[in-house]
Amino acid sequence: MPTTRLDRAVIRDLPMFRPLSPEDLDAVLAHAVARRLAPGETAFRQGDAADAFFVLLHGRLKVTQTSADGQQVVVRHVNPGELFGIARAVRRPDFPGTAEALTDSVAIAWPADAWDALVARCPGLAVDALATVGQRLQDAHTRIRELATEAVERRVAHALLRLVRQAGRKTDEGILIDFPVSRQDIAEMTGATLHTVSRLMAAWEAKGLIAGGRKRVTVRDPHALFMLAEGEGR
Amino acid sequence: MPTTRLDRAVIRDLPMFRPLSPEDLDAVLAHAVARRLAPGETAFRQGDAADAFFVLLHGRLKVTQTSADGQQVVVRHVNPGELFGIARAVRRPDFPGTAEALTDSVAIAWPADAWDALVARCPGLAVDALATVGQRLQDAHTRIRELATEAVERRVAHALLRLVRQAGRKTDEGILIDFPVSRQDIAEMTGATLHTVSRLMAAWEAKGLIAGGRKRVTVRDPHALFMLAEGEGR
DNA sequence: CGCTGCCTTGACCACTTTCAATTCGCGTGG
DNA sequence: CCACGCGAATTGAAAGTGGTCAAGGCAGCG
Repeated sequence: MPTTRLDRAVIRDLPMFRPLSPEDLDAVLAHAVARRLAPGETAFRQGDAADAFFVLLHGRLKVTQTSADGQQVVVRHVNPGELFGIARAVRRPDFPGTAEALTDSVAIAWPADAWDALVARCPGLAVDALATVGQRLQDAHTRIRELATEAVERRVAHALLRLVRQAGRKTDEGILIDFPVSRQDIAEMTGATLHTVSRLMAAWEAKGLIAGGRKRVTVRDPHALFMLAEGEGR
Repeated sequence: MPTTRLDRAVIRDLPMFRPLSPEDLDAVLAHAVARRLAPGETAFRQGDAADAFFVLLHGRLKVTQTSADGQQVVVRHVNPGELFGIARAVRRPDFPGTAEALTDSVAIAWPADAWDALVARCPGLAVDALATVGQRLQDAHTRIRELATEAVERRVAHALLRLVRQAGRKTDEGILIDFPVSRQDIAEMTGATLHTVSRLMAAWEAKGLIAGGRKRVTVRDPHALFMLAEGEGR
């Protein structure tokens, strides 16, 4: 796991560190290391001791959770600038999921015990963390409601729209989701099977709503997708 | 909404206030009011301005979320001693759900702006809140995984076991869930229909695993239920 | 005593999953 | 450079779960 020393420029522009002076920034980075992750590498695995926490500088990760019998779900995606792996801050001794890089990524890692010191120097961080976790809780409740009440088609449409919002990149073909997403991934995000997702997406592709490829999705007609996701049915 | 003045004895024994001196306790209570809720009354409703936060002293609440098209899910149950309605602490302007009393209940309410002052006087509270929200996030992810990967029968078994853990009271019939739970409620907790839940529970009752009644559930054989919830299937 | 909710139960069928082949795309190594 | 091989995606057919529709029954309360 290659690591490098850090310059304060790399975190100066992150919202959570915005209020800090240059000296503060240096202090914050004193115990931090950067870590580069190739696609498929993991920052941490489910069940590992939560001995660090992270900020993603560049790239994309997915966080998954696997049940005792091997069933896997995608918990969320991590985008640049976001805190992740803060299990310890919520008083958990181990990581509840696995964080895997989808593209070449760079994260900063702090030892878990640095949390308290960091918060002391930068009180905004705790507030930020609370707001962040609160927001994730909202998102989780939204997903629970979707899983509990919506049909598969709608859930898949919602998932695609969420991916577009998080990582959409405009191209002349439409809006490309800017990291590799397999049908299996979408299935694990929506609680459906690979097969059902494939069939749905094939149908949408035939109608021109989206364009697909191996681990690639481009949304051509977001509005039509939105109608599928929200529309009052028929 | 009947309110009364508060004596510090009522909060002295709550874990989050444990470290406070008697003077601190009085200060904490200075702006608080107690509020009594009859079954069916709500502490707040989805969409209301988040102008207060609460601790439940006595009774039980359920928190529900309703989607635009009227579909409802039970987000969680609130037990005595727990913080609830802390939307404002996670920087939300409104409540994302509705909190309804299931039994006669008493809650303490603070105006939302009291949060910062309270945290200043009692720093443990922020830590506690972060841990609480973090725990809820874990629970939410667990539920997401269940909804995404498990069959209805297992989900219902899990839901009953969770209710037993939260509010089980030993009787000579078995373990009674100590507040009113309708089949509809269980359906809204598990993302199933009332009908499916009723059929499942009727079958379990025939096998002697549980005993039912109007808004009442008694678990007679928790171990057998656990097998259904976790067992490798057939 | 008659409501008003809550619960039960049957019949039917739609949607998803399961099972099973194939095809396709891409990176690898000969 | 091409053949190979593996993971990803597609697609058909069959099976089954759980939802929808429809009719009561039962209990507590005014």
